[in-house]
Amino acid sequence: MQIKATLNQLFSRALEHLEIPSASVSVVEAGKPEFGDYQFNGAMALAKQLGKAPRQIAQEIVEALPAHPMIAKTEIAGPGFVNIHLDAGWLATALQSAVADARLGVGRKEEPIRAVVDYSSPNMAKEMHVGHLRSTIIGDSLANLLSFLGDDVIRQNHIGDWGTQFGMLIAYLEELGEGAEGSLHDLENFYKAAKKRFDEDAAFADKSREYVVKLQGGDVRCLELWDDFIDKSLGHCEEVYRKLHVNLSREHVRAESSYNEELAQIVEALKEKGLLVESRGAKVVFVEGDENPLIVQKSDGGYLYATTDLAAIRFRAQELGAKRISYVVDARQAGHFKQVFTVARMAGFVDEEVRLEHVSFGMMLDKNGRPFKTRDGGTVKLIDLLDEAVERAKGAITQREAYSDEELEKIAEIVGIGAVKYADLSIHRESNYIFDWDRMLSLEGNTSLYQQYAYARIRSILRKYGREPEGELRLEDELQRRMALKLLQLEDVLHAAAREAMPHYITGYLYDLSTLFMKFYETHPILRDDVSEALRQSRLLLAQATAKTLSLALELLGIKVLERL
RNA sequence: GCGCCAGUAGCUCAAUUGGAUAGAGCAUCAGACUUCGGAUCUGAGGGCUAGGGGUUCGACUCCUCUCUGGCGCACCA
Repeated sequence: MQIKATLNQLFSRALEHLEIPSASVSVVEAGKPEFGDYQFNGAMALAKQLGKAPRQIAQEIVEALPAHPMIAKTEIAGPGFVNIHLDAGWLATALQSAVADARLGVGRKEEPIRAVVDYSSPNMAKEMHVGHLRSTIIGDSLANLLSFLGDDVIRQNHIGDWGTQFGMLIAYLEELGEGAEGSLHDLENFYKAAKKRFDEDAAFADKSREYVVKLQGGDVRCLELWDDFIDKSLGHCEEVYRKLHVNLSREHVRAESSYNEELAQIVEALKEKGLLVESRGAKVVFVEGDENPLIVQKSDGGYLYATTDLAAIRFRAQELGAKRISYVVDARQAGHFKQVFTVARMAGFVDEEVRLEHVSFGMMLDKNGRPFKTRDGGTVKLIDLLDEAVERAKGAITQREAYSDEELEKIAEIVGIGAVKYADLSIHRESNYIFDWDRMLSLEGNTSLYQQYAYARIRSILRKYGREPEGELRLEDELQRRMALKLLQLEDVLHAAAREAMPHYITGYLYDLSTLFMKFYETHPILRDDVSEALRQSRLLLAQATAKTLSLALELLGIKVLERL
């Protein structure tokens, strides 16, 4: 149910009827309950243009507003606000049909587009570390969301599998000979060991450089070793994705190296467009307003990640036919993407109508506001962080004695991983965020555990009742009216979150919803004997709608729910 | 030096993109249990939205300057 869009349409019609050019019709949720459910604030802005008093304009708009069962009444308040009160009967009916629907009444986009979401993008030379966490979590939820709303989503894991350090790694792999695969188990140490050899042994360093050249020249033996290495490294990433409940697998991998063949063409295309300039021996493209150009080919003839990014962007726009390409990459890359996007458009790799966006996010900081590191200052391995989340979650489960070890493990995994993801998704992605175990595993406040607890409470009631609720949904009071409205706003919230790639809109919504439910739960008994059958059915339906909404929205965020905690 | 981003309650964060009296949680204080799961709920205090100036009916939001912090600035990705 798209409430806002419906209201906007009605107001547009009213403005058309009054022959007012409907410039910026925008109905927003009312700030306070006494102002109704929604408000239209356009009258004040139109006052000057029309030379009339804003309240007068508001009056005319209200009179021209087409009748709709959704609207109970409108009233003009203050300087010219139009307050809109939705009809309780309509809310009840609409919610009743939404609960019965598998998608909770959320439609699919009428004009779906193909959308590419580029996220995670780990470097194959090392193990995944906390620096990959936010991209992976935010990107996955964005992909889930767009897909649910009907877009044709292509996930792209642009893994870093090419570059000079691979010569070193392959040289080391060969040096260890057969049976070296075991040492790949700990990629981090493998990298360190190779680096040590590289720094300490000149002959090994030379051999490494030689291997880079051989690899890039297509030497079969080198490619075999490289393939093997990437395979192992990717296997490690898959383990992380599995633990993180992230929907990325090999089919989504589109590695940097896969664009190798096209890099020369990219430079050639830029040249043909007359964009290419030689500067200090390198081939570059200057972008207006930027002192430094985008370098696409080094003075030694080598290509850079800007070149690869251009090749990828062209592939996505032209081969995949994407109309929206989202890069979920940290904010430090803002300058880079701005240049790449501009050059891609100048070169005609992407049309005007294609939306290119850098879904940027801030850094992950520790409790003291410093970059997140281990005690000795090293990078934190992602796999260790996730394991710790699960361990800590066990401690947060108060009734852990009631479960077998196996059950506890399963619950702790869902709680722990959910906490890590929710903590990330619930803050404005552009800001840096403080990673704090105690807060994210708390049951109080805007946390995953609070939502999971609300869900488990409802499931407990429904389990006890044992049947499917049936009957009429009736909104008895203001609290239930607000719950119904909140539940029906799901689609509006999902659309806003998808449009702006802002998952925290969803978590904020869920928190509102579960706090409303908790209040309802405290004051409205459901299964108690003194509750009439009609009321019981109605309250069961409301609780069920809440549970389904929590479960659906959390699933889009990549977070699971539990029947019991 | 140039550029980008941020600064909101003691702390951690919101504020539907210019709307009415800036909202939550933690912490503090005060309440509610013969519990449909109290791991909850109710209430109170706490703000010159870093600071100045401007734009307009109306500014946390837009423009401008200052201060503070973070990050990026040619051949790494």
